[in-house]
Amino acid sequence: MDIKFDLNKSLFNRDPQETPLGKKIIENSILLIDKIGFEAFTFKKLAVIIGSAEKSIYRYFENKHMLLLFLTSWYWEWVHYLIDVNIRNLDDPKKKLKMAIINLVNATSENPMNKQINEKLLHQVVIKEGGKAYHIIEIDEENTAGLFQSYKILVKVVADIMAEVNPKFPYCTSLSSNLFEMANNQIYFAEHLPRLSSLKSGKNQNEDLIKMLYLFTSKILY
Amino acid sequence: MDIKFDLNKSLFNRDPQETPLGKKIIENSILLIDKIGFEAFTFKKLAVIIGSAEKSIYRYFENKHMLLLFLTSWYWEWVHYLIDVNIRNLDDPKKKLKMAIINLVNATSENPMNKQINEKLLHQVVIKEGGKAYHIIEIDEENTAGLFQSYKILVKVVADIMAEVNPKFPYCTSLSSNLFEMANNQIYFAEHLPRLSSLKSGKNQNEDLIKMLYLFTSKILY
DNA sequence: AAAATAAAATAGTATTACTGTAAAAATTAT
DNA sequence: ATAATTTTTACAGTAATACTATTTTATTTT
Repeated sequence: MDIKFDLNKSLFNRDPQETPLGKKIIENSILLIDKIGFEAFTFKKLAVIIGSAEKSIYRYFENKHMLLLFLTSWYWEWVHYLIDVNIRNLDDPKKKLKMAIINLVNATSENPMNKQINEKLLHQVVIKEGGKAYHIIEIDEENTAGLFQSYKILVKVVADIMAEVNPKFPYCTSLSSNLFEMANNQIYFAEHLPRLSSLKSGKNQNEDLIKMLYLFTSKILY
Repeated sequence: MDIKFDLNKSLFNRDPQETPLGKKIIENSILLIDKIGFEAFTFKKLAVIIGSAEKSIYRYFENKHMLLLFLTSWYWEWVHYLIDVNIRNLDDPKKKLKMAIINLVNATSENPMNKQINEKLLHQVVIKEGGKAYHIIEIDEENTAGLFQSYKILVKVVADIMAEVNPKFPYCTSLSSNLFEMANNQIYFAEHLPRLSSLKSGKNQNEDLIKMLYLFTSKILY
């Protein structure tokens, strides 16, 4: 990848961002998970596709769950980075909030910063499979090990902007985490379970979603 | 079960609500999924626990995914039933909305209507594993087959109450589905990823959650 | 009492999720 | 440039998973 993030070292045995094989694993795992779904995804199948050995993938990741956690963490780092860059020049907290929402919805439409990671597809993977990274029986140990840091920090960044907007509002953290969860959920619903969303799948979907999320957030906050 | 719901027939090969073995499967699958998590849960393990044969469980459910879908559907039917009963005498749409929120959070604290299904545990299972029922590669086919009806109908019931409260609000469906998703998510976060929630895990958690959800919803709607 | 259906017992298969070992290739250190 | 080390590949192996099949036994329906 052209852009690297410092992810928690417990996410991997060996950092895939640092070797050609590692990059191939990341690149193709996104493609394959998107194509066949996380349940059917195996290291064997991935190894065949990249012309490598199953064992070689295990040298990078303990198992497919850790790979998914790596991918989602990388994604949240990327969104975090975009938000950071784009609110840097803004002073008005309301404008910052709006910008954060735009970025978390549109993360994928930005000019891609690297060739190895297809952010559009990665976003799709996070939408479809992201929840499986933390809905696991080992949640408490993994959380203690810091494996969800990237997401937690991002949620805090946005919660802090909300607190700037309205210092008296007592539920910034929940409002922030719900913003992220809701954004991805509503995209998924619009496409696959349309009776669960007011959004219409299609051309203006992202615009509509931004509008809706900003309306919800500002109504609650202002 | 003492209370039965008419669930979509494609959810099962044979309705588990109608035989003693079926009831045992339901009862113990909730216990086992809660205990070891959905990933580690297998029909083999369940068969050993209930002293039956793996094949006998397959006579009821095509696979463990269908069983999970059955459990979550049953749960949403149960919440739907509670809401229906408790808003029956109410005229004020705002009061109906409040009651719906109370019921969707407190579904488990009601006096249990049946011995076979432990609603408290079932709620825990829905919170932890429910999303896995629809984050699957087969989503579109299964949706076409009507397997998510129970949830969709429930979301519509609450969306319709919201539309009564404010007929001009254009995002009732998304607000409703987000209400359900958020409720379960925030309970999960409060317990396992506390930095993602403003709720404190503990005694008044449900009260606090109801307060927060009602505040969010009414701020957006009124 | 006979026929039909359900459940249990047992066996079997392809795939999954790994672990182990040894050889070949690539990298790094001297 | 050569040796030492590490990485990757190739191959083998194991226990468990996610089923399917078959036969026997038990239960229910007619």
